[in-house]
Amino acid sequence: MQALPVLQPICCASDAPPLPKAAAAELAERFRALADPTRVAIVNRLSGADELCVCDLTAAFELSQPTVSHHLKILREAGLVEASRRGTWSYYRLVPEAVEALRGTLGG
Amino acid sequence: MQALPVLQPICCASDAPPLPKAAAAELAERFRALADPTRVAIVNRLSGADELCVCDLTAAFELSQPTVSHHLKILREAGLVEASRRGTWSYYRLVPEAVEALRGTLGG
DNA sequence: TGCTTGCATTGACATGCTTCAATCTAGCAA
DNA sequence: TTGCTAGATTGAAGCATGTCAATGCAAGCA
Repeated sequence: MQALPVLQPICCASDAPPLPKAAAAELAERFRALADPTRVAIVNRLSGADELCVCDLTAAFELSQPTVSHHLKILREAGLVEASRRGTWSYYRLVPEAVEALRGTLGG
Repeated sequence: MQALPVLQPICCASDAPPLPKAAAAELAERFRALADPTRVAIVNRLSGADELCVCDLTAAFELSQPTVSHHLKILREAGLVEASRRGTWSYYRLVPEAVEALRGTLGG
């Protein structure tokens, strides 16, 4: 999430400078992380709690555990979420700076 | 773009309320409109100009005209962009409120 | 009337995505 | 050790998406 000056209105604000190809691809990749209802809901849930284990999320979404794990991986790779194992459990939490950075790309 | 109180941090801000299923789906649909490098680049180009015709965009992206037309349709259906025909040309422009609304869903 | 230009639509193909069952790996407790 | 539980990974099926060639359509010009 660090390669772009994302806190600048680099994409979609009025009079933003033309985006190089790689930057557009990187931005699209981050938006794609939120391009699924389950992942939006996961991020939303995490924003309302300090952290949640996978079991909580699996219970919340009527989806199989592998499916939830898959979505969490995508969010992790996008940098929007981070995990830490404690014992048998994996706890996921939001990365507020990443959300804020993505927000910044939309202007303001 | 009007069905959600999108200027509120309904999705991804700290302590946002739990999202109903339909709201998550609607949000995901809007993010999906930006989940492609070409569409990010189109929105970016439009943010730097009052309006552009399809021919300008087709020339800018090394893609076939039908492909550009396809992406513009997706952006139009997401409400991020609007078109008007004048003569033989279709001119596209950004809908800044829509971008700002999407931005609002990411908190702030 | 025809011809050309700008754009939208259709159809087809290849790729990618979402999902789950099955399997695998760690950690914990007998 | 054995067994159990929480998650991650793999493989496969079905659906969605990005792309282009071909076609359609409307506006302008001859």
